[in-house]
Amino acid sequence: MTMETAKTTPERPYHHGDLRRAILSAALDVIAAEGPSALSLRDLARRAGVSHAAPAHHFKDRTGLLTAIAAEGHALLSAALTEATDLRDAGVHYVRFAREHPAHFQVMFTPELLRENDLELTTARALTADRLRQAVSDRVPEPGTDPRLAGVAAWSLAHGFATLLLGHNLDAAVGDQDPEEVFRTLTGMLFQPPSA
Amino acid sequence: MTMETAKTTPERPYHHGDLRRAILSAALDVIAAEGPSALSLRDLARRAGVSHAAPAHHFKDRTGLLTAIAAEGHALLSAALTEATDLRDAGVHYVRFAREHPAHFQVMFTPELLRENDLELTTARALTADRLRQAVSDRVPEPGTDPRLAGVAAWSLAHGFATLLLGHNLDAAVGDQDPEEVFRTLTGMLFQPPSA
DNA sequence: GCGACAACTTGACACTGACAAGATTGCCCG
DNA sequence: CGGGCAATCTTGTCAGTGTCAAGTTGTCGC
Repeated sequence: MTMETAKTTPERPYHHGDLRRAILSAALDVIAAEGPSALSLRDLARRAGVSHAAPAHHFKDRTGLLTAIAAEGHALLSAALTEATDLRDAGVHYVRFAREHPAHFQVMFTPELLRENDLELTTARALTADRLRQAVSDRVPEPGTDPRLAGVAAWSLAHGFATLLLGHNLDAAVGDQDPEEVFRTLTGMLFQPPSA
Repeated sequence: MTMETAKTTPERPYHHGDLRRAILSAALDVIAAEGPSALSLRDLARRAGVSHAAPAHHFKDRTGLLTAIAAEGHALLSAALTEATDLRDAGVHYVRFAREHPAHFQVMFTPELLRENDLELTTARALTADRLRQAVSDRVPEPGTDPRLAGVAAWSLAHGFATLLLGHNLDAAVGDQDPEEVFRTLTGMLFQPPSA
């Protein structure tokens, strides 16, 4: 009795509701606001209204939680890349993903925080790599360019832009323009120079 | 008595020797190996053979220590960029800096870990920005290209390449080649296309 | 030599991640 | 329908951490 469980959502597998999801999204909030180092399992438990050891049951570890976030991020990113029409558009989607899911993005590319041998993570990561390769190979190759190297170039450009953007290092340069639009013109400048 | 202080180095201001430097370099080791989140002030104190609160006297905070590292990193980077002969060479120096000082690099671009209003940091950071702008402006501009945008492009490319490299995301693509050489050919591919 | 100051120590407190052991709940199978 | 059973969650505990406050020691100028 006295269980005012307020089951507004129809889906509610067991005791608490979807605790795993609740902790995940609370974690994403914290990371987006204050970075992964500010993440505390006990704080997440408090926010979800459960005891301090509850999160461990779903994620085992702090590392486990972060690994789950990274895997989810790769799933989201690979899905986004699938929608790209060409290489430049893939870059735009990459930047958009970083802006819409900054916490995922940051965790995905901070290997010290992750369980590198995690199965879910490695498969999700492989899928992303596949989508990237595909986006590069779809592009009509200029004669004499190594496609692998072109892939590294494109990835570096998009990743660097996204990273600097999230770190507020481009605030002055971008101003009030749409970052995606800036990136688009930027790729146009590099990949199809005025002389062509 | 019983003070076997082993003063091999002539410079040794006071009690311990250069404790500040000792803690800094120990911190750099830890960060390079296991990332900033694995950093523990007490562990650093242990390594230096001092009590657990000693580091606080030199850096006040964990944040203070990381801020000092970031400032030092910017000093090193701006010095490296000063030696660059042209824009491409600046990129090469940028990548080299990231490889030779991975701990500095990582901390410099993780704003959540830093005291953003620190004077030493902001001035050091401004110097780096200056060097970057200078490297861009030294380049002969193609007609009709916004120099600011070109700067963002160049920085994004170098930063993305360096970041992905440190995160071991380019291991397969680079193989046993020299990363700096890969970066050089990569910039050649983008900034002066075969059609020119 | 003495006073003041910087460098360091000692002690304490609240917080954290992790582990172990117990309690509770929903579910499945008979 | 009911009894076990496994998944979910709680409680208790431990070592380790950052940070603050107060004391101690060495050093240098006067």
